[in-house]
Amino acid sequence: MPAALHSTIALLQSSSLTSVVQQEIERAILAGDYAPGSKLNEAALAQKLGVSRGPVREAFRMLDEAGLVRSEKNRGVFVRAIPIDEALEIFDLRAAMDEWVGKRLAEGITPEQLKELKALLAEMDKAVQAQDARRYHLANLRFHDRMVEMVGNGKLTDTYRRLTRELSLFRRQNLADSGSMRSYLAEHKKIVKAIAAGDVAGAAQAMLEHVMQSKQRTLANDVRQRALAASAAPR
Amino acid sequence: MPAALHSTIALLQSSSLTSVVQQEIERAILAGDYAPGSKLNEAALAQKLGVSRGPVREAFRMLDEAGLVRSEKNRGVFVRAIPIDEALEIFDLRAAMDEWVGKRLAEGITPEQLKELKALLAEMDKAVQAQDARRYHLANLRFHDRMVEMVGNGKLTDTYRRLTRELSLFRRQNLADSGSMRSYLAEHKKIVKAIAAGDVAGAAQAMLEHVMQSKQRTLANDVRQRALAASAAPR
DNA sequence: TTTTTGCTGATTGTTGACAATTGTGATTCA
DNA sequence: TGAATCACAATTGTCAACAATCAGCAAAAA
Repeated sequence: MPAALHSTIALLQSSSLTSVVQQEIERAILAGDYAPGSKLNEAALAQKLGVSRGPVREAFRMLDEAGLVRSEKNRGVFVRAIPIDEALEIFDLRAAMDEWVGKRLAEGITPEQLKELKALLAEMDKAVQAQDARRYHLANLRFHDRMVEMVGNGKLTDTYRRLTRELSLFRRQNLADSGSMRSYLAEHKKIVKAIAAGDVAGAAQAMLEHVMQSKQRTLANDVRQRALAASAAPR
Repeated sequence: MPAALHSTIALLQSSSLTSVVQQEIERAILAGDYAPGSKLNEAALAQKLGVSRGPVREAFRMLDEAGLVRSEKNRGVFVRAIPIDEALEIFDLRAAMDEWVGKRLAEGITPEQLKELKALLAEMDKAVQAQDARRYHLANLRFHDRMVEMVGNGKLTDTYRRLTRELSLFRRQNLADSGSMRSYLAEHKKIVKAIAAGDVAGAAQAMLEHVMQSKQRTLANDVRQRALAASAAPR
């Protein structure tokens, strides 16, 4: 059987309208098409996607449970806006997980996996040299996601991704400037180095510091943006 | 305004049929009314709850996303059966979280919180002496849940509870026998002692060991039950 | 002017009906 | 006998209509 046909069949079998709608809305939200806090209109979305309101409502329930939207009875659903407090909580939780990831990888990473991480390092290096923040951002996400995956614990992977998705709803993280990119890259290299050396404590420590660094930068950024907004629109 | 009226209004405002149905099905699943793997019939459930199929379907989507049921297109939804591998994964992930919880509590638990944990220890002690496994089980759940809550990280609490809920779908964990209860209790006391002493490393270690102990017992139990089932129903 | 009351359009909540798919058992054919 | 095929009942997927609720605005009252 041709692979294309096989995948087509699999697609048709798995995809109800609800799941397609759910994926599309999720994509749109994560792409920033709908700003955090904005309202999602059932009928309008249904019409736009060419389906009735039923599947849209079911998709809304899934997205609600996933934490991407919040639903108010008789008022509608809104794209969730993650407040700074919650974002910081997520960073702390991720730090605990990443610390564990560092330990586990330092204990038993395979040569192939190590090679892959180094390739991702190289990709980030190129992005930094090209001053391409977008490219760096994507490679960075891949880097962390792959490390988590490499631990081989599916529940960890699910949980981590869930948190990452939610965090991406925290006001459009401005992409890192050139300086940040460089320091992050150095931290990444330190992580991989410790893992490669089998330095369990060192890898854990490097991971922890890296996440905490991100947290601090996010916080500082938020304070700065708040101040900016306050001065731009004084009451 | 009377408090009773106020809460009634709040209830009516928050509870759509979907959310009521969702909570009821979740309750029933966790209570074991529907065995893992069993099929949930949309129409039957709707009739039983006195609503139409719409809200039931929406509740299904929520429960699916929460990991309590799995949904197969055109075939229906089934109560999720957590395989042993996944249960073990959850234990590992929880271990990493609990380790963190131990650290954080050892760093900054308040006297009131410590008192509360000791009260829960006393309750478990009583349950052990009364040989009341059910009572012990409940106190045990409360003990761990409260410790997680005390860290003060809402995302951690959500994530932890989510994992605990899923784990409760792993074939009806036979309640601990008297021997297990005693050793668990000793471990709990060790945890609280380290936390009270502000021994960060010790609390983390005690938490880790405790979860790993639970994991090992669960695994051993599973192997035993499998062997039993295999001998009882040879092909 | 300020507040309150009563409409009105828009939107969500819920339902019942219809279409599509699956599983099952009878039936046919090799 | 056994495998393949075909109808039929049961169940899920989807839709459109109806009911309930809400937000905004205009008119009336204070």
